[in-house]
Formats: sequence, C-alpha cells, structure tokens
Amino acid sequence: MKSKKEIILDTALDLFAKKGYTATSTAKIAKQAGVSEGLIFRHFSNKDGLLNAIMELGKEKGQALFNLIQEFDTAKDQLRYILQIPFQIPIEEHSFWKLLYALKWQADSYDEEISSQLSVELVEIFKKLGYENCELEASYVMLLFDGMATSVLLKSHKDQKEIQQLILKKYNL
Amino acid sequence: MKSKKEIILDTALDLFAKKGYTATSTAKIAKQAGVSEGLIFRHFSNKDGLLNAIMELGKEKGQALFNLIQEFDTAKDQLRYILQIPFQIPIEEHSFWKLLYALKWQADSYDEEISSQLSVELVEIFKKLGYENCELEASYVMLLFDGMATSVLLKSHKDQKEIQQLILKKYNL
Amino acid sequence: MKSKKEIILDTALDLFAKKGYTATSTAKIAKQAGVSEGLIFRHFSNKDGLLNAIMELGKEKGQALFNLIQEFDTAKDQLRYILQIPFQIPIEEHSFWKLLYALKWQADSYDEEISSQLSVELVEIFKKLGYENCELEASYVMLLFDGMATSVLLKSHKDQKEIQQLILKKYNL
Amino acid sequence: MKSKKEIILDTALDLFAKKGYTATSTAKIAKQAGVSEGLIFRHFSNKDGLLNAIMELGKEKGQALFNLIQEFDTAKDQLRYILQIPFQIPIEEHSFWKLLYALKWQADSYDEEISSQLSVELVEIFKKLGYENCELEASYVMLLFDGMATSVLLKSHKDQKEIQQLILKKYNL
DNA sequence: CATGAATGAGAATTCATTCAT
DNA sequence: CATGAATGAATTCTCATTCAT
Repeated sequence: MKSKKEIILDTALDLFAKKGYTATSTAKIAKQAGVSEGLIFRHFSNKDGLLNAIMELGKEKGQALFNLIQEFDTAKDQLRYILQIPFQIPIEEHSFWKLLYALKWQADSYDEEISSQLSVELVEIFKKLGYENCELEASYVMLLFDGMATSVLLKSHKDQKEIQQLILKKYNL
Repeated sequence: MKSKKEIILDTALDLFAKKGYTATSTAKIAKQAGVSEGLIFRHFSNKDGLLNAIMELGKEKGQALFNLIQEFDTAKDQLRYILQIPFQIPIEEHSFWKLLYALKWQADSYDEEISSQLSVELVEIFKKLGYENCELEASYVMLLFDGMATSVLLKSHKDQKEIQQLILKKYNL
Repeated sequence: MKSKKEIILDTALDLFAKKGYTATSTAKIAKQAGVSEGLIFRHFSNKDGLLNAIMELGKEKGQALFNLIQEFDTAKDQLRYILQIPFQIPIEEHSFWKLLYALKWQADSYDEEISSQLSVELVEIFKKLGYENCELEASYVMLLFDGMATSVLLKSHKDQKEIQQLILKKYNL
Repeated sequence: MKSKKEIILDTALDLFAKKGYTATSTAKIAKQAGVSEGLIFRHFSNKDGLLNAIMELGKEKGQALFNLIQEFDTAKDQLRYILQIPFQIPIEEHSFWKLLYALKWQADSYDEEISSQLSVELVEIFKKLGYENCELEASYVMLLFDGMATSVLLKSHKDQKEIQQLILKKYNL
C-alpha cells in the first residue's frame, strides 16, 4: 500500500502535469489526494519542495533511461537506442515529461546535470564509430534530442514513425 | 513618443520574459511602467489580453522572419537562411523568444499556425533540391529547428558557431 | 429629438430597473446610451445625481397619478380610483416602479412626502363617506396600497383582476 | 461560546441589514467580526454564500412563525395569530426582516416557497370559517400581509396598535 | 458641449503556510 | 503522524470620478 507521502507526490505530479505548477493549489492537491492540507507541508515543507521531489523523480527516470545505454554492446546499438528514446516514451508519461520540459523553460537556469552525462556518452560513442569531430557531433545529437522531445510531446505528428526511421538512416542505423 | 499602451506592453513583455507570466503581477507591471494598474485593464481588458498581445507580437516577428525566405533566389540560399534563423536571433530578443517558447509548453494547445507555413515552404525547397521524401525531410528540419531554438535560448553559447556550421554542412550548404 | 441628457437618464433608468443601482456601472450606462462616460458627470455630477433625477421622476409620476384624484367628483369615485392605481400601472412601467420600491427598502429613511399627501386626501374622502375613524381607515388603505403594489410588482398573480374586484367590494364600490 | 463561523454570520447579518448587501464589503465584515477576511470564504465560499446562509435563516424563522399556526385550535384563533404576525416582530429583528424584504425587491425572482405555504393554510382557514371564495380571500390576506410588513418595517410606528385592531375587527376577531 | 484616457481606491477571491489539537 | 481552522498578504479586476483636449 502506498504511503500518504507517495500519494501526495503522485497527485501533485498528476495535477502539475495537467494544469501546470502555479495553476495547481496545494488545496487542490490535498483534496484530490484525500489528505489534509497540512500534511503536504509536513512531508515536503514547501510547495517548492513538492516540485523538487518531482524534478528528482525526473532525474531518476532520466538516469534510468541513460543507464540502459550500457546494456547495449556496440556503439551502433547504443546510438540507435539513444536516438529512439524520445519516441519510446509511453503516452501515459507524456504529461510528466511535458511538465519537466515546461519547467526547463521557466526556470532561471537550465539544469544540465543529467544531459551532460548523456553528452559524454555520445562523445564516446562517436569516437568508437570513428567520427572526426566527436564533441560537435555529440552536441548535434543533443540538439536533435531536444527537437525530438519537442516534436513528440507537443505536436501531433502522425508520421513520427517515419521521422524516427529517417533519423536512424541519417546515422546509417 | 510612445503611448502608455505601448509602454505597458513593453513593460509586460520585459517582466513576463524575465520572471514568467504567472509570477508577474499586474501591480508590478503598472509600477514599472509608471501607470495606474487600472489602465492595463482599460487597454487590454485582461491579464490574458496582455499576453495575447505579446503572442501576437511573436507571430508578427516570426512572420517577418519567414517572409524573408522569399528574398533569396535559390532553394539552397533559402534553406541556408532558414537553418540559420535560430542562431541569428539578437541576444536582446532572447528573453522574448524564451517567453514564447515557454508559453508553448504551458499552453494546452501548440499554435502551429505560423510554423505550418514554414513547413510548407520547406517542402517546396526540398522538391527543388531533388530530395526523395520532401515532406519527411521538411518535418525533420522543423524538428531540428525546435532543437536549435532550445539550444540557442536555453543552453550555454559555447560552440554554437560550430554547430551551425555542422548543420549547414549536413545539407551541403 | 431627445437631448443627450435625456438619453442618459432613460438609459440609466432602464439599466437600474433591470439590474439594480449598484450593479449598473456608469461605464455601461455610457456605452448603452452611446455617449462618453464623462458626459454623465457633466450632466448629473454624481452617479447618485442620476439616481436622484430618477427618483424625482418617480415623484412626478406619482404626483401626476394623485392629481387625477381631483378629477373625480364624488368621494366614492375618488376612492375607487385610488384603490385601482396599483393595478393600472402599465406593464412597461413595472420595472420602473419596482426600482423605486426597491430603493425605498434600501434607503435609510422612507420618503413619506408624496404618500402623506395621499393620506391626507384619503382622510377627506372617508370623512365624506361618513366613516367613523377616518385617519385610521386612511392608514389602512395606505397599508393596503403597499400590499397591492407588492402584489402587482413582485408576484405573478393571474387572479389580480379578481383581487381588485374584491378590494372594491370591501368598500362597497 | 460561538464559533467563528457563527460570529461571521451574525456580523454579516448586522452589516447587511444596516448598510445593505452591496454596500457591505467582506473586508468590513472580517474586521468587525475580528477574523481574517480569508476565513469568510473558507466557511461560505462566496459573498453570495454568506447571503444565502442569511436567507436560509430567514426561511427558518419564517417557517417557525408559520408552524405556530397549528398550535391554535380554532380557525378564528389561527387567523388572528396570522394577522398579528407582522406586528409582533421584536424591534431587534426589524433590520433583519428589512434586509430580507429588500432582497425580495432586488432579486430577480421572488421566492414564494414559504409564503405559498401560508397561502395554503389561509385557504383552509377561510373554508372552515365558511367564506365563499376562499382562495381569493387568502390572496387578499397575503397582500395585506405584505402591506403590514411594509408598514411595520418601513414606516413610523405611531398608530400601529390601532391599525392592528382595525384589521382584526374587519375579520370579526 | 463632449470626449475618452487616466486614475486610485477598493472590491472579491485565492493561496501558501502555520499551529493548536 | 495527521488534521483542518485560521491567517494575511497578494492578486486580478471594477468603478466612480477627473481632466486635458
């Protein structure tokens, strides 16, 4: 059984994702979660604390996705996996990631912590694949990654499968 | 001399861009603009009206950028121009476009009006350039475009010149 | 052709009657009257001034109704006329009188000026009709008068014609 | 000891009665009640909610008065009681009932719920008393009732005792 | 006489947060 | 751990009124 703390976090995530952070009051969270408003502050001290917990969740989920890179043996497979990540996000997680991306744009400073890790791995991959300017190529893929995420999360493309294929083809995958 | 209406709009734009829409109160706008708070509502009827006026401004600026495409004679030049747009945004306009992108992620529906126009033009360009699947290639560039915007507006501006070169090179430009 | 002052007064009357005094803003009056907001204050100095003008109108209309009493020769005819006044108000004037009655209930002090005049006349009438306690009977009719007004203006009686008959019958009219 | 909710309601009643609904701000209520303004909305959600609560109170008080009718054994006693109700209202409740009557005139729809019940009982009474047209006579008393209320609540209290006697006498009571 | 931009004081309402129980 | 009454500052918005033109 889920703890009340977990229920609060899940509910906040749900509402933040659906309505946005500022548009979601702690009162609504408490009501939908079926707990008292005070309990939110006991567990997360702040409304900001709630948001941080969610962003932490985002980091973990991101981390988990990136950790899978190592499961693939060849650089080719790794690159193929990476380029497919945005398209593989299950629909039920879309609003979650949309929330995190929206926060990126609102926040004063972009948190590059996780993404820089991905960047490092991409450099390695391109080295193995014999690319000339590996850092630059990695930067390009990072940029492409944001483009893919934007496309997947914000637009209603029917031809996403084909775009995905095109991207892979551009890297001979 | 600027009308008070214009001053309000400029101030709102400035504050929305710096602090975000919800975090900016009409009181702050009025104070910084040096007008009474009531005047904001007389001219824009809503806080939302203020935002809409700004988004209209974004459409116009976007439109202006896209209209320049026709100034170039060859498809090659046109594509080169398009691929450089995000990198050419003057720094003083960064916060403006950052605001508009942030709104995209917050709003319930992504306004594809202008961007779809760009999409159409890209299809034309790729036809002229003899690409096989022109629609798909156009979609890819659109995706790339969002990636470039994200990179330019959110990330550190280190190797952007080089990325720009790389992108052009990938299209033999 | 009506002067702008008259148009303003008519419009104010219409809106006050329909929506109530406080719920009607001078902006709405100006808009519906097709004049500038400033003009209202030039002509009536206050929003209260507008209301006073309307109440003055009410006094005049009331006065006019009461003046007709003298047109009847016999006390009987006069009483019959008085008892029928509330029922004779044309429907298009209902909202006007409803407004005036509503104001009576809101105002701090009931303005008895006109009604006291009616009271005096009633006493005369009852004297002529040979009633014992004429003052008291007049007071009773005054009370009845308010009851009739309330009935006519607030309730949707289908049997108003019959009530009217009953009242007349009670005074052998 | 009274709950803060009750204190708020009492204060609102007091101020609404004295100054009117629209002229009384929630800030004033909060101040006089010695509570925070927010608490008003937590308990009554709306300023309207506050008013509804008061009108509910009016219904209950009215109901209580009408319920007493059954306590009298004969139709005569019942009618006498009814005809005296408006005159029996204690002075300290005058502003309360004045408020409710004022609302009747302002509201878009006259709430006939309770009064229709009284109407039904009057018909019964007149049947027992052997009146010919009982419905009509009941309607007349209802009208008289409003007249009495207007007289008691709005006008000077000079000869009210005598008017009361006169009314009773007209029904041989 | 007439306009309408501009004001500034309040209005109702929301909301994150605290605290006694 | 958990509640929910209570707070008070902030927020959007309205409105009567003024005044330069």
